[in-house]
Order: sequence, then C-alpha cells, then structure tokens
Amino acid sequence: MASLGRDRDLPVEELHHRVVAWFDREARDLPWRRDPRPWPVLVSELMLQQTPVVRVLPVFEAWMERWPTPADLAAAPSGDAVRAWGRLGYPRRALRLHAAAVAITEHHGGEVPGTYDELIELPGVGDYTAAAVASFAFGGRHAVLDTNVRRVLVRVLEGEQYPAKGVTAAERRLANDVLPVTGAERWAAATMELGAVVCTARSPRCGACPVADLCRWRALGHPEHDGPARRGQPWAGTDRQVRGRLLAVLRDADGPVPRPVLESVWDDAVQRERCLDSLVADGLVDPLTDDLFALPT
DNA sequence: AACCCGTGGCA
DNA sequence: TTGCCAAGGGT
Repeated sequence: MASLGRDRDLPVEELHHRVVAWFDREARDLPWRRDPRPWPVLVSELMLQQTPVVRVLPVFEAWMERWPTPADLAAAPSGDAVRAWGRLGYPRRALRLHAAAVAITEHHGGEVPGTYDELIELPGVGDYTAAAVASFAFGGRHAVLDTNVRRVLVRVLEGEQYPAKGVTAAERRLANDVLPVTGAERWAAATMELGAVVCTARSPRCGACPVADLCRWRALGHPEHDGPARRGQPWAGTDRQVRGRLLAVLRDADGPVPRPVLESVWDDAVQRERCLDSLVADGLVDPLTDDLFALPT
C-alpha cells in the first residue's frame, strides 16, 4: 500500500509515520489515555459525545472515583448518574451509560466487552464509540470515524474543507484503505488529536501540522465548503431549553421537587407539560405523585 | 433520512 | 452579539 489510488500519489506510510510521530510528541495528557482500561475509556467516550474535553475532565475524574467499575455504577440509582452528569449536556447519555453498566454486569461478567460487535449492542454505543473503545482499550483495528478524523481525512486526502453530514460508504472505504495494518489504534488516536488541536474546524493551524506539505486541501489553497450551508440547531424557546431548565431544578435539589417549583421555570404551560412528560417518558424524571417529581431511583 | 436531544465557549 | 461547534446516538 504505497499510495492511495490512481489519481492520488500520497505516500500513505509517510502520512502514518508523521502523524503518529507528532502524536507521540504532542499528545495531551488525558486521564483516559494515561490509563486506557476499558471502563475508563468507555466512560470517557460517552461523556465526550458532543461535549468538549475541558468540560468532561472534572466530571470524569469524580465519576471514576465514585464508580470505579461497571458493577459500582450498576448498583447505583440511575438518578445518581443523572445528577453526577452535571451540566455535560444530553443527560440521556447518563441514563445510557448507567444502562450500559447494568448490561455489562448482567451479560458480560462485569467486564467491558472487547469486540466491536459486543460493544455496539450496549446502550449509548454507536459505530464511533464501539470502534473507539475496541481500538483504544483493546488495541483493535477499526476505522474510528469521529468528527475530527473525518475532517482530517477529507482535508488531507480529498482536498475539501468539511466532511459530509453523515458518514458515506465511500468515506468508510477510504478510511479503511488508509488504516495501517499494525498500530491502527495509534493512528486513530493520532488523527483524532490532530483534528482536535491542529486541523480544527474554524481556524486550522497549518503551520503546526506535521503533514501540511501532504495536504490536498492546503495545496488547493483551502477552498471553502461549497453547497448548502449547514443549518445550526435552534435553541431559544425549544423543548431542549425547557427540558434543560426542568432537569436543572431536579439536579440541584436535594430531594423531590413540588410541581409549582418546576412550573416557575417556564411560562408556556403547554410546552412545559409536554417537556415534563417527555422527561418522564425518557426515564429522566420520576413522577412520585401528580405534584411531586424527582430524579429516578 | 431527517430530526431530536444540552450546554457553554469562542470568533 | 450571534452563529458555529464540540471524541454522536436513537428513532
């Protein structure tokens, strides 16, 4: 595998070597890397889904101290997980991590399973997370297609600014084609780190990039993404905002919360009730009575 | 496939 | 200030 295809003379082995060497030199010292056991890696990956590293760090440390094994978390009320999740966002992830801990305890003897096929069956574990845990904790060989890796690959190899919205078959094929035969897990971690700290979405630091001279996007003069703009997610006034406020009250309370306290966080009664109902349906809120609510036990 | 799901920092 | 973005997953 000396090059990538007839219209691409990129030296893949040189690309591997430079990115991994850069990673060995520059990688951030993160706790789930320093101690890449399966459980810490799984916990970190769930927390890092759509949440930046700096915000995850303190929550991760407290979480691992409190629940050092899957069985420890499985034995706790799911509401404790929701509360410990704090303000990481998307609190259903806390519920899924708790459910994953229960499944690991009940079906895997308390040990995080090591294959992609087993991992992806766990709640909250999709393609990315299964590949990441199988790679980082077990040394597996998988294309780890997170937003960072996808951006690095599309820029260096395809000469485009941003990857498509969803992972395409061609993209997956390309990622597998450039996957090293050995050391794939280091390649995965290194490309992810490169995307996170150098080849960033907004202001790429090409001057600090170990493969700038191999990068097709740079060679083309950094052409901007053409096609329809990616529409951002609305926020103000959405159900997500209302759910966030409701759950924040329950998280910050010591015990059950009376209905009037929850009603005080949002004026629109229809939307408020819809959101409260959806939180109950999700298992994030336990309606003890018609007028008293708590995090689940 | 498109939409929903939190939160906070930064340019 | 406001839009964009962050180690995605579930339906």
